[in-house]
Amino acid sequence: MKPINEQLDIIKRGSVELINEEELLNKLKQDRPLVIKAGFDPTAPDLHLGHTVLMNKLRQFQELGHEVCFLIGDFTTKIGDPTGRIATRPPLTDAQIRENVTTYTDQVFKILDREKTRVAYNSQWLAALGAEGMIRLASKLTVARMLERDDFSKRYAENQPISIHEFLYPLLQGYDSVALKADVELGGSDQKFNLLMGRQLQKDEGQAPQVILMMPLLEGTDGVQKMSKSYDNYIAIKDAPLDMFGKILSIDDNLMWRYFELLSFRPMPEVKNMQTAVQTGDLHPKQAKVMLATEIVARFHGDAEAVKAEQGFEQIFAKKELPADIEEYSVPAGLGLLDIMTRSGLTQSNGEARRLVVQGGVKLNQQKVSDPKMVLGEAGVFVIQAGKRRFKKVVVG
RNA sequence: GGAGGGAUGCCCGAGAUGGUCAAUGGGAGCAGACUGUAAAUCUGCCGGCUUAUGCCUUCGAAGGUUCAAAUCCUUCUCCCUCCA
Repeated sequence: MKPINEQLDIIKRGSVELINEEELLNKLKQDRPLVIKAGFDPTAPDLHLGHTVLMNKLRQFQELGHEVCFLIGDFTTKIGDPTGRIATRPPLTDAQIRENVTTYTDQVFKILDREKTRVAYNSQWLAALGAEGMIRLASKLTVARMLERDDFSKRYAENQPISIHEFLYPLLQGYDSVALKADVELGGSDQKFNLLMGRQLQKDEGQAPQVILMMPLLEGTDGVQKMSKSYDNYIAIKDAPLDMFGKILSIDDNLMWRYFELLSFRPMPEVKNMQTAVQTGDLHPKQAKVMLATEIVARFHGDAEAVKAEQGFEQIFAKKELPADIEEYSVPAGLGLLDIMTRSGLTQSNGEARRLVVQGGVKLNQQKVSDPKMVLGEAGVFVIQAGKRRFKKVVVG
């Protein structure tokens, strides 16, 4: 194992808060693999770059020789984490959860080392808890204390409903730490309340309380709100290389440094140098962003795909050429352009298609279309472009 | 159990003396210009219908009054507050 100081530097890098450093040092001094816990609720099938901030940190722990426990909250998902929520989450069915778990793990191991990762499901112990155990747990916390939570007090003040079962979530998450005998728990900074609960419950059980390491929430592509599927500002791990590349390149310049810090594996001094170079004009911001995008795309899709993505991107947006692969769609001859656009999924309705045409956002074989009543009467292959990035190869005949 | 308040388009939020409401405004989103598919800015769009001084569907749900209802009446559902 690495010297404790070095470990600490790596662990602290990028984090927002550590509770607390002294305890962590003591644990590290024991010179044994620590149990590192990070829980994920399989609420949605797709992971995005926001989730990877935590994964990256887990990966670092793994490389330091600690035991990473990837905890899947298959049980807690049925409650739904109230963190940051302004409304109760809709419950998921067991089937949905199972499906999400599968796709989750597939994606996770693009970052984590499968061999070194322990995957656990909290239904293993939570299901066995029973009503009695649940009541015992619930007695550990007062309503007043629970209402101190920002998200709850806000909802309470705004007359938004809070269901009783939402109170159980932090307790169960805390109990997970007891069950795993976690030494360290990783979480987003919004998870503080839940993470602290683990410490309290562990102390109640006579365990040494876990150390808490909080990572910042990654802003989404809008640069304002946290990356989340519900805000539609996310870059999914499963995004196609070109899409991923494009999304990264379209983020705000200022946001790029944040992404470098949290998503790139480049050493911080190097990143700082780049930032300076951009400020002094020695490095074009786009150039820096391309480096970021290439690194990230390569992580999830491989180097070759990353190179292809960059080339494809330049082709489409810099040179305004057509992308290499365009999805095909067959239609009979004689249909109106608008109709075809909607049928092929380029637009949601004929009205939207019409608007696009009127606003000059539609191209047929690279030629701008101005007549919304245009009809494709003859057989042939046409490339329709809607806006900047939607393409369809339409086979008429 | 009692008393009161509220539910509007993707989100927030006007409208409630019935017609001029597909519904003010903001945000998000989309498109165009400018660029580096960045930001900022400007412009336009932003329920559906082969666009029409037309029709259809929307203002929690179902009925009703009316020539006409998001707006009035009845019942129901859900949420909130206060009292118990």
